Amino acid sequence: MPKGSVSLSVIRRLPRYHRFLRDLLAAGTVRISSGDLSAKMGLTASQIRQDLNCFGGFGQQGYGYNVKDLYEEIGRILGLDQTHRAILLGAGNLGRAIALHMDFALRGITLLGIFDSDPSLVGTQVGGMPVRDCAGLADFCAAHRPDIAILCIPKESANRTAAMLVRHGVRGFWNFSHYDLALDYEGIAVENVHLGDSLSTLCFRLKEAGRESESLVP
Amino acid sequence: MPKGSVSLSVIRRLPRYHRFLRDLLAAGTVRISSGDLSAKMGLTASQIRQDLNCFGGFGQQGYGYNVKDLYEEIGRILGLDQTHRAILLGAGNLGRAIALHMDFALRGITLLGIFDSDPSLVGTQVGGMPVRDCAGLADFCAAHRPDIAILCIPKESANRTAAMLVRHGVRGFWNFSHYDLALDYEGIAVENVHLGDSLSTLCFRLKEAGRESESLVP
DNA sequence: TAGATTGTTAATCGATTAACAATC
DNA sequence: TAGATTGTTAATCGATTAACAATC
Repeated sequence: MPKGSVSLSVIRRLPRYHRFLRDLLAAGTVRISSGDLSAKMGLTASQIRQDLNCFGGFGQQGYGYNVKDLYEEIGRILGLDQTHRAILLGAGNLGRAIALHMDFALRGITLLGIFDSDPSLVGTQVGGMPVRDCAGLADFCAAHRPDIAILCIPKESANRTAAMLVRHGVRGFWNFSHYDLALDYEGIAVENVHLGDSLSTLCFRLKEAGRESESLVP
Repeated sequence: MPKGSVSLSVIRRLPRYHRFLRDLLAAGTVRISSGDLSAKMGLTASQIRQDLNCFGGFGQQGYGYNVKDLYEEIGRILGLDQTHRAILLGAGNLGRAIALHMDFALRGITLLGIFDSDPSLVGTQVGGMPVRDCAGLADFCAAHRPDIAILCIPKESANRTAAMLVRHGVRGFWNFSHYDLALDYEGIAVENVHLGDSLSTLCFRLKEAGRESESLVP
């Protein structure tokens, strides 16, 4: 279905389309035009049509797009219909927040296990799942073959742990450690999440917003 | 110092520069060239020089950049030297993770208070700070005048709560609710964090990475 | 059918890269 | 000084927007 290779800019917009379409679907909306959707999302109708047409013609002239069909189509493009097996490393507050509140099922992901090296956390329950000792991680991987690892661990151990997991067949990393996980593995997908960078960006925009309103009201 | 208006693409790279420079500084590195930094960060030397020169010439021909100076300079550009007063709404696992592990001091941010509407959380301690009842939020804002609000609350209440906070002078929102906080306030900075979108992107890239390695090993 | 809206091409705009003279 | 590396301009590349014919 994909016509050649699609730019990262387009890909990064797909989850947002998917989310808005899910809300529309939940609200009972049957059809939507690129114009109406663009107004809701704060972008241009042209961009939406251009983005969607990277993958095929999902709309109908004079009608627009069927919300349910488009939602499912984008889900397939994102690979949310594929099943994945994930492990979570780090059962601190962030790890627990993710284990409890992330909608894994929506993305075909099953959380197989949660690991921590802190003895005071090992054995506790998170969402009905026991926190296991990191010492058993290699054996667990050999037995259950997870393909996604969620890293909520300190930056010091991130690189080493990731390398070990790659050897055990993990091919996708969702990385929350304060470290840009190396791009030097072939065929491995890494999504680095840097909450600190996001907060710094907010500080910048706050400064800019202040500057603007000053010049407006001098 | 900024020469005209700087594009969002550049801004979004600044926190990452800042982070890498902080690591270099911690490692005792005194100077670095755009070439060396670009190799570390996985981008081009041209881009680094171009980005930095949006704000001024911080380097020296034949020498490179002084790590400490550049680090501090970028911190100032990002407005991390300015002081801010923040409140955190939602004391669930995510809220607690942020309260405990986010380096607010690095960005001049003081966390003034934590709020939740769940009676079982109100009165508990998070990092030595009591969780307060949301009922007292308006009064607290009037008394302490926070300028940043961190939203770790359900999507249903995000919009309403944000509107109330804007009336109380909050000008920056770090929003973790599964909702794109409306862009319709003038002079208000919003940073929407969608962890779900990030995970969906990982699923997509995992699919693509699989496709590649299949074609490599047919 | 007439009106609406897509799919798609062409035009514009912006961002990245390359190149090199300036200069430390 | 000679070598290195910046600051900056010009060239390239890619992404967004505009326009409109196709068509439901």
